[in-house]
Amino acid sequence: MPVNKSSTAFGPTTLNHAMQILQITARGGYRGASIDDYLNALSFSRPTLYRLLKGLKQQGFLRSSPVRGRYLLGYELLVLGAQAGNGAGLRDLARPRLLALAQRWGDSFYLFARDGVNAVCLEVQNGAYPVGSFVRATGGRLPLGVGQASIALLAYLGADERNEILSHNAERLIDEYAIAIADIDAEIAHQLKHGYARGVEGSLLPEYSGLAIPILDHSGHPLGAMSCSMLKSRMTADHKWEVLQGMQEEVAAMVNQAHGLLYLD
Amino acid sequence: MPVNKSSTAFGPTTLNHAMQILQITARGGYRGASIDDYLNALSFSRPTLYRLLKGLKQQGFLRSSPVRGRYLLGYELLVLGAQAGNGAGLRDLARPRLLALAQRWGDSFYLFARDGVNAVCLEVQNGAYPVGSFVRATGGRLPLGVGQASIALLAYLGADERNEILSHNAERLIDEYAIAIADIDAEIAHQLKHGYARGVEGSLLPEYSGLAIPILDHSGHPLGAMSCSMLKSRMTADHKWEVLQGMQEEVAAMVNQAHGLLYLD
DNA sequence: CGGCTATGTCTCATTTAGTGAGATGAAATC
DNA sequence: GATTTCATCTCACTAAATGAGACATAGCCG
Repeated sequence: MPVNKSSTAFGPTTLNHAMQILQITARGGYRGASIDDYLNALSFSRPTLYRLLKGLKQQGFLRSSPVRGRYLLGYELLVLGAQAGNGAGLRDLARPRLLALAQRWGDSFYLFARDGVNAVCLEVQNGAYPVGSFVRATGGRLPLGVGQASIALLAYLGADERNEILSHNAERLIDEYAIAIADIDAEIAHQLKHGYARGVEGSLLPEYSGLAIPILDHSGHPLGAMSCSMLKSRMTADHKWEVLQGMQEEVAAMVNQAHGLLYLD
Repeated sequence: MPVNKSSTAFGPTTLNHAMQILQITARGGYRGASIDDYLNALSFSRPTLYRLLKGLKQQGFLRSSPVRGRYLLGYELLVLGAQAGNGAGLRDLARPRLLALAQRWGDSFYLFARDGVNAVCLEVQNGAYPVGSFVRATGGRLPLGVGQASIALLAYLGADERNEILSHNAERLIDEYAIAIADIDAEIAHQLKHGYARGVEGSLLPEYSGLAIPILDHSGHPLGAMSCSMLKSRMTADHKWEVLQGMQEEVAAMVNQAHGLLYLD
C-alpha cells in the first residue's frame, strides 16, 4: 500500500521519496523495515531505493539493522529531534521543573506543544505513583482534543482556528478515543473560566485523571501546555489544588525566564 | 562557511541539500536559522532553497518560527527521533527501570547506545540529588571515550574496531575533554576485569563521578550501556556497591525481557 | 561444501525533474 | 505610504536522478 494517499506529491521528489522511506522505516518500530517493505510501498525502482537508503544512512538518518536487509532509523534523528523538541527553549526550561513537580507530588507531569492538528509531547517526567497516559514518552503525538493538555492548547487559539482543528480531528476523536466535540467544547469553556483543564470525561483510560494549564506568551498566544496525570483515586480536592498551584508557580517562573531570552534578536 | 567540508558530496544531491538545511537549522538552537544563514552556508540558489524549505516544512521536518524569516526544526523529527531512540526496543525496556533506580537511590541514570564513533544518550532519568553530566538529555551525543558509558560500550568491541574509534576521536578527547587515550585503555581494562566502568579521571567535571555497565546480547555484543552519575561525595564504597548491584539487576532483567522479543522474525 | 535466495551494486542511455537568473508578489517595519 | 526583506513565479536549460537489467556478494540450508 502507498505510504500516504493524500500526500500531495509536492516539491523535490527526491525529498519526498526520502521521507517516505523514513516513514516506512518508522512504521516498522524497533524492527525497522525490509527491502520488500520499501519496494511494496514505494513507487520507484530498486536502484533508486538503494541509492536513497545509502544516502540516508550516510547522513545518519538510517542505520542498518543487525539483521541483514533491514533498516532502522538512525540516531541523527534522535539528535535533531531533541533539538526540535526544544522549540523556543521551552523544553530546557521545563525539564527541571517537571522533575521537581514529579518528585514532590509523585504524579506524572508533561510538557506539550501544538503541532498542526496534533499535540506533541516534548517532555515527560514520571513520578513515583503508577500512571497511565496516552503518551508514554517524549515524541508521543495525539490529535488535539485528546487529553487535558490539548484543551489547554486549544482554548487559547482563535475560535475559527480551533473549530477548524476540531472538525478536522472529529472523526478520529470519536473513533479512536470516544471523545465527542461537545465534551471538548465544554472543557474548553471550563479552561477559559477557571484557568485550567481537566481530562475530558467519557474518554478511554477511565481510571486516570489529570490537569493541565497553558503556557502563554506575553500576548496570550499558547506556547505549550503543562499537564499532569494521576490515578483518579489520588485526585482529592486538596491534592488537586496543591498540584495545580505547584504547576502554576512553575509555569509562571518558566515564562519569566523565557521572556528574558525568548525575543532577543 | 560551508556546512561540512568533508561531506563527501554523495548520493542524491537534493537529499544532501535537505540535510544540510536541517543541520544549519539545528545549529541555530531554539532560535532556528534565517534565510541568510542558509544562503551563506549553502551552495545553491535562493529559489532552490525555498523549494526545499517548503518541502521540508510540508513533511514536518521544519516549521517556521514565529519570527518571520526564521525556520525551526519540525516536530516530525521529534517523533521519528523518539522511534529512532528505541533501537531494539531497548529504550522502552529501560525507561521504567531507570526511573526506579533514580527514585530509589536519588542519583541520575542513563541509557546509552553506540552511534558510530559516538555514544548517544537514549534516555535519562534524573534523581533527587543534583548532578552534572556531559549530556543533559535524550539525544545528547559524546565521542566514545568520554564518560563511563563510553567505556562500557568500547570494552566489548573488537580490539581493532575500538582502536580505530579511539584514534579517530583522540584529538577531540584531548582538546575538548582533556582525556588521554592511555587513561581510557586503563579504564577499559578495569571494565573487563570487574564488569563495570568508572569515570575516567582527569576529565572535566571533577566534582562528579559515575558508574556504568554494558548491556550485552547473548553473543556478548554490546547493545548499549547503563550508567549513572552522582556527586563524588556521594560515592562511598557502600553506595557504589548498592547502586552497582541495582543497575546489574535491572540490566539482567532487561536482557531477559529483550531476548523474549528481540530476535523473533 | 555447493547450490540457492535475497541483498546490494554497477553501467549506461534516457529524459525527467530540479535548477538558476531575475522579475514579481506579499508582508512586515518604519 | 515608502522601503526592506521574505517568498513565489516563470521559463529555458541541462545537470542529475531515474529505470531496466545484468552483475556481485552474502547469508542460508541442506
